Amino acid sequence: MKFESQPSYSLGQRTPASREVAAGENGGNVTLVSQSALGAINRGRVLQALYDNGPKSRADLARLAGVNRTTITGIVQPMIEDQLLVEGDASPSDVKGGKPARPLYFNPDAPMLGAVLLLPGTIQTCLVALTGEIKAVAKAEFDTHGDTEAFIAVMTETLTATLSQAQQAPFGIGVASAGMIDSDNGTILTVNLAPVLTGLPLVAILQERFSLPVVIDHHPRALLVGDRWFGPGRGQQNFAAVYTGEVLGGAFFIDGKVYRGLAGSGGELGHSVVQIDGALCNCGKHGCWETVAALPWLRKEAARLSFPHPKSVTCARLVKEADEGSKAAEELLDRYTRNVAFGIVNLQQTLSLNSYVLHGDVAGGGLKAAELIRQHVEQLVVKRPGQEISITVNGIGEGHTALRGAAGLVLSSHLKLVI
Amino acid sequence: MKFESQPSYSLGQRTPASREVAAGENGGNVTLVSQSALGAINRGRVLQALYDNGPKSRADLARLAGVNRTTITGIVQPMIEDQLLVEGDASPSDVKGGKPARPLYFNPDAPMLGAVLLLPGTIQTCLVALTGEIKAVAKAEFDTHGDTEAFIAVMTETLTATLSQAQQAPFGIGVASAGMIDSDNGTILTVNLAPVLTGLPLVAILQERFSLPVVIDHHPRALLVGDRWFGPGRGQQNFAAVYTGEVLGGAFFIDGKVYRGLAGSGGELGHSVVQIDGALCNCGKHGCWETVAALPWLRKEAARLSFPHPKSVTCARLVKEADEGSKAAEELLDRYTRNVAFGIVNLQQTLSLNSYVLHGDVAGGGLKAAELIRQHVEQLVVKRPGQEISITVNGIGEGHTALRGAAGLVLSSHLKLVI
DNA sequence: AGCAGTTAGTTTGTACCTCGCACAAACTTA
DNA sequence: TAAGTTTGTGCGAGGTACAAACTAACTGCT
Repeated sequence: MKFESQPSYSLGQRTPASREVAAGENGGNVTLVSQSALGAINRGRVLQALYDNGPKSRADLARLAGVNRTTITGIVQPMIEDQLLVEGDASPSDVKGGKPARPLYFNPDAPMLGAVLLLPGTIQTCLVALTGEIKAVAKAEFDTHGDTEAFIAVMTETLTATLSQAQQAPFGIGVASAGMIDSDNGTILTVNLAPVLTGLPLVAILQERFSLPVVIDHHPRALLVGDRWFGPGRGQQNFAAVYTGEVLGGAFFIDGKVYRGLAGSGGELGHSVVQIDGALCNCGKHGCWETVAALPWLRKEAARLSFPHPKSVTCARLVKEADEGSKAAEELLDRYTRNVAFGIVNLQQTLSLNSYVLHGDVAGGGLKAAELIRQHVEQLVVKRPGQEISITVNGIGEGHTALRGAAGLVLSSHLKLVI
Repeated sequence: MKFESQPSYSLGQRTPASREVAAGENGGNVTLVSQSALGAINRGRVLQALYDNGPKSRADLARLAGVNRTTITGIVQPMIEDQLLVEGDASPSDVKGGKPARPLYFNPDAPMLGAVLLLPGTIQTCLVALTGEIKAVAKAEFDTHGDTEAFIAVMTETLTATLSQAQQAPFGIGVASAGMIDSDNGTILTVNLAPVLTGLPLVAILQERFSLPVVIDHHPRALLVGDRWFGPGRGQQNFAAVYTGEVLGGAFFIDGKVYRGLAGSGGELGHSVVQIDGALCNCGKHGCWETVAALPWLRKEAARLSFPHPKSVTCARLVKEADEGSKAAEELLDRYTRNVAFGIVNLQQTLSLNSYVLHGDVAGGGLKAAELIRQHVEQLVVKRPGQEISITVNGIGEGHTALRGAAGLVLSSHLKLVI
């Protein structure tokens, strides 16, 4: 039998994506799953189940994952011997009768994770235990327009101060950075407010200095991971993290995986258009979401409406003043949250993740801001029957979530939940 | 007695609800990969590689997937014995020397796939061979405001006429439908222009009448699958299909998987907001993308600009008139494509898929429309270094892509590329 | 106290999958 | 005709998950 040659459909120029190359050293786009990979995958999933559900016995895990108890034993036994997991005291089972279960959880004395939060002008570093506790926090400032070598020196010094407090070598270092990040190649592409960082191959630098695995990703994605591992996103399979403040950004957790576009792109929500030919944005375009839902807009409106101290207006302040009876604050808060809602609406129409965790300025507005945004979203979205949209704010301090997220990045890459 | 005679890679004889069952069997959110699942996954990936790359020898497939040749032999041998695949004539290898390779491909005489395209007022059915050929097309009309029983009768009759022409029972039936679809439960939620379909559990109905696996999804997602299996999306890992016409819609192929939100939601791009407090939309909200980039807008603008026969204006007509020298057509075409571009820009800012396949009205505008849209998108998007955005139109007739996509839905759901 | 019943965790054997090695088959080149 | 090369196929090794059977530990009933 002869086969006719397949029609080639390469109409558009198919740019060879670095990611496809990474997916296989082979030219093709298929990758079969090998036997050993399967083991790694399942080990990772068991660990993730432990994270998501807290201490659990082998039998519980087996039920949770729908697998045989012996499988779980086989997976966790080496980890216990490796002192990554520890067996807790036998807790009386809630059902009557039977041998009491021995809950398993992460060893508090297991190696920790190094975490770095890099924002324009400041470096924060810490150690994060596998249980989520934050230790050995250090902080430093750097000249945003200064010398690269000087920055690297400050970074190294701060990180060393933190890492030296660990009793054992950490599993790795996770970096969360503002700006545009190429997470595939581990470089900072641009940070608007800190030109010194432009083009910096930070992963390579840190890897060399500390001889540890290093992972970098942009700030919203670290928030997402922080939410997923230790925050409101724990155990969820689909949700988005949305950051509002001087700029707007987002990141998505889709079908149990962190979404990363090519070279770690995606989630640049601030420059999606919500007002064709609207106000001029920093980016040079018009009508970006950022022109109506970020802090600069809020300050401008506050000034226009003759608020006192318009430069220092925040969502938290508006909520407070509204609660104290200020009609003007109430109205501005309503408009602000409505504008924020539009970005979430567009996300909802696109991906239907149904669950959104807010960070940054609007998170400062607490439950009230979240509820206002939820109401606006509900009004503005085309709802499907039975669909419920949840908007939450992450109550923990901003830096903490980002740092934990940075640590979580290492964890994720270490656990190889790629598949 | 055991019923294990079915080969485990079988395309047929699997309930389309397997996804629900798999997800709902255990209360938890973790699922480990079992040994047999691994086999199924790899079998599916080999088949997908065959689809993506055309006839290939075992050795080629092994290289493509980066696995051992023996692994491929083990996978394809049962399929050849089952007459799903056939071995082609030994083709002289392009390299010099060596035993000539025997290319493998889908057996043209293997069971086919039933496909249904359901648009307001019309039913199209056909058989699709595994090689993509369309056969036994049938068409019928139905009363959009009529009786449910009458619709089911027409549907059954049309589908029977098509399916009866198959020599063997097809692997299953794929349905692509306009409107809002719950693909998990196999029901049509609403179709604005065909109230008779509201709430119809079509999958259950067809499953009962034809005793075959049935899958349903909404129209844009079928276009996406059609693009992926047989069109410009072939072999790609990330792209979006965008439909424009009376309404707007989209669907996404992300990391080698069709994106489906809960209950098959997602991709309702038409009602994302591009103009806060803009024109009133059919959905009751304001400033939806649909109010500026769908055909009703184009007709209204044509009328406002005193075009002749404004009711019949389309992208294809604008391109033709612009090519003939009409400045007015050129200008309107430019504004139309710019408005279409905004939706793609927002998608790009959100997911960075970098590749977009256009369908529907703008696809009628051919390469010129695609190029105009690409230029607008390039201007309106915040580009990352090295990022290239590709916009293509699917040149094949609209119905054909949707029908092939509907068939591809069956294929996808039974190849279990879930992981 | 003693026994049945229940649940947790382990031991043992089995089935399945991929891989590396060796080998036959088939073709090209010198 | 011999050497070299590539394809495709047995066969055993190594790794993984599963099922059955077993021990351990606890509850409840007699």
